[in-house]
Amino acid sequence: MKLKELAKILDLSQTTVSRALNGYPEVREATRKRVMEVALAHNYKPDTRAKGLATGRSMAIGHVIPLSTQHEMVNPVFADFIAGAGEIYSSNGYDILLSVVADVDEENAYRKFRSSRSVDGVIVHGPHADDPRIDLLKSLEIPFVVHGRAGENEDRYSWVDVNNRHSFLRATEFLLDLGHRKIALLNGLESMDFARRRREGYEAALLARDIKPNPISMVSGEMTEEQGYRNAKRMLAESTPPTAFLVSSMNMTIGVRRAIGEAGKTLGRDVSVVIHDDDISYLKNGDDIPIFTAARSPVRQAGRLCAEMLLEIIADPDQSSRNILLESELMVGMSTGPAPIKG
Amino acid sequence: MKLKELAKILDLSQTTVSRALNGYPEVREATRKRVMEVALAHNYKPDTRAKGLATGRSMAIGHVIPLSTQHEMVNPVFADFIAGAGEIYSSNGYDILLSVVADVDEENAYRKFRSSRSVDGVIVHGPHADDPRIDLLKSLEIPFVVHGRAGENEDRYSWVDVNNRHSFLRATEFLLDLGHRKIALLNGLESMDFARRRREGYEAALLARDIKPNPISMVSGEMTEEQGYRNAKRMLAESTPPTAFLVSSMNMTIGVRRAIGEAGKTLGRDVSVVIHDDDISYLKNGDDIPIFTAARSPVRQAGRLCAEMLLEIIADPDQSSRNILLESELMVGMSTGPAPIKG
DNA sequence: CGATTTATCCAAAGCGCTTTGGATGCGTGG
DNA sequence: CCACGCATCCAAAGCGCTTTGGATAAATCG
Repeated sequence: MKLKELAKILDLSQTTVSRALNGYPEVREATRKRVMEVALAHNYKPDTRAKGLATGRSMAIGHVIPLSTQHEMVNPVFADFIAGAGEIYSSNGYDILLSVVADVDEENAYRKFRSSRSVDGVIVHGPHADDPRIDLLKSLEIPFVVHGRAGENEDRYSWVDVNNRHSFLRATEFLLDLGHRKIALLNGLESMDFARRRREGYEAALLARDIKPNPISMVSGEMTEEQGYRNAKRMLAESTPPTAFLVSSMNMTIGVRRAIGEAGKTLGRDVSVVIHDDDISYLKNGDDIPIFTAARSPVRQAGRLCAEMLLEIIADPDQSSRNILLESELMVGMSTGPAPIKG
Repeated sequence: MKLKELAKILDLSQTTVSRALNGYPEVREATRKRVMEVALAHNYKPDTRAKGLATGRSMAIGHVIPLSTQHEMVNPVFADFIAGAGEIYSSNGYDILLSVVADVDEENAYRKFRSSRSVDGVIVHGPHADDPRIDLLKSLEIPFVVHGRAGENEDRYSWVDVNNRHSFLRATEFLLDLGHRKIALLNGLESMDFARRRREGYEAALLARDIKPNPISMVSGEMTEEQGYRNAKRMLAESTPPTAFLVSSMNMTIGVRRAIGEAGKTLGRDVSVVIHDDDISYLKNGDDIPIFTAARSPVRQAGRLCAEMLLEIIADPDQSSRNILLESELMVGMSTGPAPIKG
């Protein structure tokens, strides 16, 4: 069913039918009603491409998934973020255009979005410190929102981020208040903006209590179960092992728990663990009471906020850059307790 | 840069430029070369929508993500599947069009794909037994490939699936050979096709050794850490607890490990565990030697195969339905050992 | 009551591409 | 030498929609 046929059935011009369907005022209410009904009855949906061609909008948002050739890991928060953003998109008639590319080709993907005019805006995932994508997108004049921040100059672009610094500062203070003095940090890659901020929060909390951060107790790397296991195992084998761990992801934490178990120690008694929990749907931190004490920040909600912000920017591209800083919620679970008294 | 401008620069007609770029023979090689170079220099990329309108193809594959309103979990294998499929898509010039919808609206999403002509084909995820989407897509005449199977009538449509029945049959035999007699099954929702097949394999292996499957040792439900934990905990508390678990997902398995640890038992000695491992990038089953003995079947590879098959079907829609049945690989890890001698 | 609005509708011109149906000039076999 | 095939290129007609610039009749105004 195409517009022309529909117009013929209704004995109206394409113009009028189009206007009726798109809510323009130059059409009688009775006519509009009739058009709507017949359109529904024939399951008429405008051809996306033709509509896009005529309006200049594609009604699609671009998301780029870079595939690292080395560690070839897909960002685990991606699915939930997309789910959140997708809710907003679909209720506004937008779709998601996914481009899976080798990480070295990521910039090309944005250029292609631009020159082939296939999206109305993009979301930038996993920003690094001083991420080059931001300048690129600005020069391409594609509306965009960053999930996270990219180093300084935060007012030059729009973003939605968690207050990672404060989140880890508070988590560290929580452990300090419990009497822990040797607190290990298992963090993400230092090149990632969020990891740097988390470390700063952690260090600031320690320094405020006159504790010098110990490089041996700080690791940054890929956030996998394996990495969590290895690093925790190594640290627990030290002569004076940490009594607490601050862990940047649920994934890593699972490895930490494995290491603690193998070391014959009990989680929450011998060793305390506080984690950053992105609240991913398939790796819940317990159903009712949290297994791990966690600084929780739902990534799905972040997806919604990013999507809303982006759609507003697309609707009015001239507004100045906007941003939202979310605070994580500290949820006390069963993985933390007072520092053990030294034997 | 649009075709018209490019043609003007080259002092050629749009026709010739278009033909040169699309590899048609009616253009001199020297001319083609010149066109290519100038196009590259000006970073010309055809407008997706205009090209789609003119050719009738959208160069996009539709994937629908249903969001269950109840348990609101995103399919954890989705990200890796997409990554695999995306590799194939992008090397063939295709993009992914993602539609995130409430699960009750899923059929509508396909209808919209059809009537708005926004995709050239779709992949069906997570098929149930007798999934209604298959008849729908057939009636809509959208090329599609199913990741998995939907009950019987397997030759009526194209699919890529793992031999779940054989996989679980073999895994069960493996445990039986180790002397285990009470083997629990922690499975996915029975409404899912894969879960039904796995159970059948498990039961067949038991029956072949004259062991009657015990309903108390069989659970089907959501495959979350929490479910794995709860069910394993409950079973381990029975008077004659199972000595082995057969678990349908890595997620659940993490919960099972937690339960085993809390019960004061040792994995691989007191309790054996064999899992189905989709080989998801962010939940690796150990780096070198597997933590869990597993029937392994890389979902990313399945994504690649589905994508290749779909693109072939799109290129030649008249061919009969095709299918690929993958065998999982049994990888013996540290989570299995001989059945403990009864005290 | 004639002149203006106002409400309602339409024909036709794009949007940027592909593709059909010629043109044009050249080499060639009879 | 001429008709014919071949290689190379072009003008123009779509693809299915939106939108501009009227047209027409009814309603309003002075």
